[in-house]
Amino acid sequence: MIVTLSLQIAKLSVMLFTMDIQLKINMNEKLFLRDPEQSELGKKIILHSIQLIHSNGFEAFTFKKLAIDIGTTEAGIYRYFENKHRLLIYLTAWYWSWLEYQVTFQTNNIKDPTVKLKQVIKLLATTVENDHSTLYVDESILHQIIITEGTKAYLTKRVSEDNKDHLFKPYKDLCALIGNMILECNPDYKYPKSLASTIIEMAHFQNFFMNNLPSLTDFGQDKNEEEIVRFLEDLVFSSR
Amino acid sequence: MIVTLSLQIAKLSVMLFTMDIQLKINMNEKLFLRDPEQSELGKKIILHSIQLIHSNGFEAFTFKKLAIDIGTTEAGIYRYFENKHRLLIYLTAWYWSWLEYQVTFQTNNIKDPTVKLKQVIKLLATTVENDHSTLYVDESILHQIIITEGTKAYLTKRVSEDNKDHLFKPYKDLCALIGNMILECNPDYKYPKSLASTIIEMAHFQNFFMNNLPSLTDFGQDKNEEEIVRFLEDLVFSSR
DNA sequence: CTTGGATGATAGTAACACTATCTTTGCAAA
DNA sequence: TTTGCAAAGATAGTGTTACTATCATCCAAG
Repeated sequence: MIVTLSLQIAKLSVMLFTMDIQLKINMNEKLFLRDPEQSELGKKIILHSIQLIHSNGFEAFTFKKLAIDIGTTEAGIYRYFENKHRLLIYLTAWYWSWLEYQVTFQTNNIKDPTVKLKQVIKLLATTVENDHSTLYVDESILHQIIITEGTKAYLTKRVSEDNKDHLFKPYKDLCALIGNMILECNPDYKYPKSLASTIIEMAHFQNFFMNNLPSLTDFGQDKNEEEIVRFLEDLVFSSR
Repeated sequence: MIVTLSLQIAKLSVMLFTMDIQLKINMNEKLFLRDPEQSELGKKIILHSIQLIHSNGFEAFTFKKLAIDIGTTEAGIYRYFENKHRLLIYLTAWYWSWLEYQVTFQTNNIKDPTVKLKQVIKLLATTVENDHSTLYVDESILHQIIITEGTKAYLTKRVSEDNKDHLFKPYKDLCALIGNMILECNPDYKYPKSLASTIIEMAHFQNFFMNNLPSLTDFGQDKNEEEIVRFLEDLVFSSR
């Protein structure tokens, strides 16, 4: 039996099976030339690209290396994605959609807006546990990629065109969702969206700094993500 | 008459002439193969690379294009910089050193730590006026570059090696300086360095979002940098 | 049985990221 | 004045990247 649930949150549907729940994220069709979720090769491209971008870094990652890794040819990859930047946007869009689902799911039924927002901060700043509901995506490695490479998806000359094609919609949706939660905590606060984008980006940047440029942070040698959570909570709550 | 002043802030010296003041920023020698400030060609490389990175974006910027623009050859550029990423690190390091000087200069003699910190936020978030004391660098275009490309200097696989060579020292120095100013405002605050890196990055990100992905911010159509200043002030002061 | 869409195999091109070498120029010490 | 030497110019070449094109194969639906 397959039931498709329509959630409030945009573009997400969940397929429920008797024994096993699988998450299906509907992606904007402009992100790819051929839908990678519709074939084995496509799924391999996603799986292996996450691993290769993580191990090589985005700059040194090439479609040639990906093709060899998968056991196909460059031309085969190009049938799915226009270029590696589009693939990066695809991966980030997938991640933000998945995270929006996590946020919605994990804050469901929490009445107290403060508790809710704290839960969101925890989700943003803490390493994700791989939930196995998405079979061909490794969320914890993807999380690492988003920390290091995520901003490169939009920090380009093409950002306005890409935005017109709604490629950043999942990111903007998540930001709007969190912005509204901030407003629930304090309806008079004047910068909910800017604060939302700030905590989203800083959850990642402070993590990167902690692990690579630690003198830019106040988090000790233990490299504890809990400290990032406390910093962000302080940032959000001691004012509002 | 030439007088060389040694300032507290590291690696900065100011040469004072009778009629004319020139700023000379001492750069880490690992940033280049041959010091671009010591020759006409080197200065042209800096000047034209700022313009070309701004007009093409860093990804589409190449040494070939730069060479043609200047009227020299690719090989000529490679005598000064190992590759375009090193050149980017050079430009960002120069910018952060220059900004640290600005911060030190513009907050000098301000006693009230709150007024001081507000002045810093203004400097971080407001378009710089070209002060002409640095003849071959256009600070306002460089500021635009740092907004869009600045994080790419350190968001790489090589970040730890580059950090060992102290390539990010100017950024870390600025962050430490601002962190100390935050502590002056509230000696008990637990995250001065993280808050400092947050306002530095957010001064740029909110500017980028305002101009390119405005729904991630609360700043209207007028695209006023003053609103970013107010957001950052609120972030820093309503808590501390 | 055939037909079309996905894939595989192979080739090719322009640009990019360098490295090498040889010549010329300009200036400065001997 | 000559010699020397470093910076810059000129040219060439190599391996890789980022694609595009073409043709053969395979497999499943009609």
